[in-house]
Amino acid sequence: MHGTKLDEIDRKILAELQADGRMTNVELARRVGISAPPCLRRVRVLEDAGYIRGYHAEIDPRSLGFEVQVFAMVRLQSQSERDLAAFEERARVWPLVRECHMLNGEIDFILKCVAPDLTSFQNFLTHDLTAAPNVASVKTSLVIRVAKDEPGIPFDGTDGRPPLS
Amino acid sequence: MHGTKLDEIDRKILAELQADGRMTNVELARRVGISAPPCLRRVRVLEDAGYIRGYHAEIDPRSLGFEVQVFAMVRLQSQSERDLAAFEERARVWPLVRECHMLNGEIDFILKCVAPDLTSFQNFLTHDLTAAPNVASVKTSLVIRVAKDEPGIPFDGTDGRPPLS
DNA sequence: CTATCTGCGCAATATTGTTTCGTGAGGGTG
DNA sequence: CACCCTCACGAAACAATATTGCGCAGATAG
Repeated sequence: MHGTKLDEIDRKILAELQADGRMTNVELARRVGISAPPCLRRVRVLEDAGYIRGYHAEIDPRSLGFEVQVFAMVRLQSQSERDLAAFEERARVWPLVRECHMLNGEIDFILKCVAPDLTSFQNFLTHDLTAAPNVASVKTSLVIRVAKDEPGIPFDGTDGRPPLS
Repeated sequence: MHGTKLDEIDRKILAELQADGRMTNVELARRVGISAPPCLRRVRVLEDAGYIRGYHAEIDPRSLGFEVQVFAMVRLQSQSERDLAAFEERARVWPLVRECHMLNGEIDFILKCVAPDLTSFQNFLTHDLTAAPNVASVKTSLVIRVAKDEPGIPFDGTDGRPPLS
């Protein structure tokens, strides 16, 4: 997956596609300064090599009735690999849980959740999350507002310096 | 933006595009059960109405040399709107900060950060984040591994019940 | 019953994606 | 220095898709 190194053009391609994943190949080629065929070839290579994991439409949660976003900090009673994996498997299945990250430190997992309203989240919290086996404690924090939401990589590496890969 | 209600086909379109944002329109039309032209028209409406905020390639951070993901829990000294906004503006500019959510409770902000390695994150942490005005305390947690990472909306609403919008 | 509105599907055209092929620029070797 | 090998690019041809315009059917109201 790291067999082929990336040149400047490849990085530009990734940056452009991260910003606009539906850009046409001709437009992409124009922006990165090469013609369409080699540009498409590079994109295919980047996809096959795993640099590009997929393409997704960004949906506005609120417009679809999901007014509530919550971060849930979860501590478990046992941190054995078996129990960690069991909790992760549960998290994967819960629809309201969109992200599940295992952390170091006091907190074992942080979950990003969405819900139509507070009531349905509370139901999930009490009936599913805190009731799950091995869960020691859950601290939740409502998202008041989102100041920045740009998952991915800083290509404008003003500080996040360009990689060595 | 909520003027037009969504029918079952619209929701299917959103679900499909969230799963694969580069699906061709004919494929999308086939999956949702209508012909291509009206399908494309619906997509345009959904885009213009703000249901679809954009399309993005999902880039693998590690393949580009960003080996470290960190959640930073930030508390401020002052929670006046002026000071909150000032901090948010800073967070928007820091390249390593990919998400910045304002929370209720003890923690004022949670930041999702990426970095090439621990050293560069520590530099950011000590030189930028904790050194920023009005920052009272910062607790950081390294991401050990990611069990689920599907930002967006649960369309398989097994529990996150279909919306009312 | 008729008029109107809305959304679909069909067909034609413009645009784009994809493959094929020939060329030229490095890089290593005799 | 000449040779060859590899690799990536670009031009052209072809296939697929996106996009537009038009006619038609079902729903609703008058």
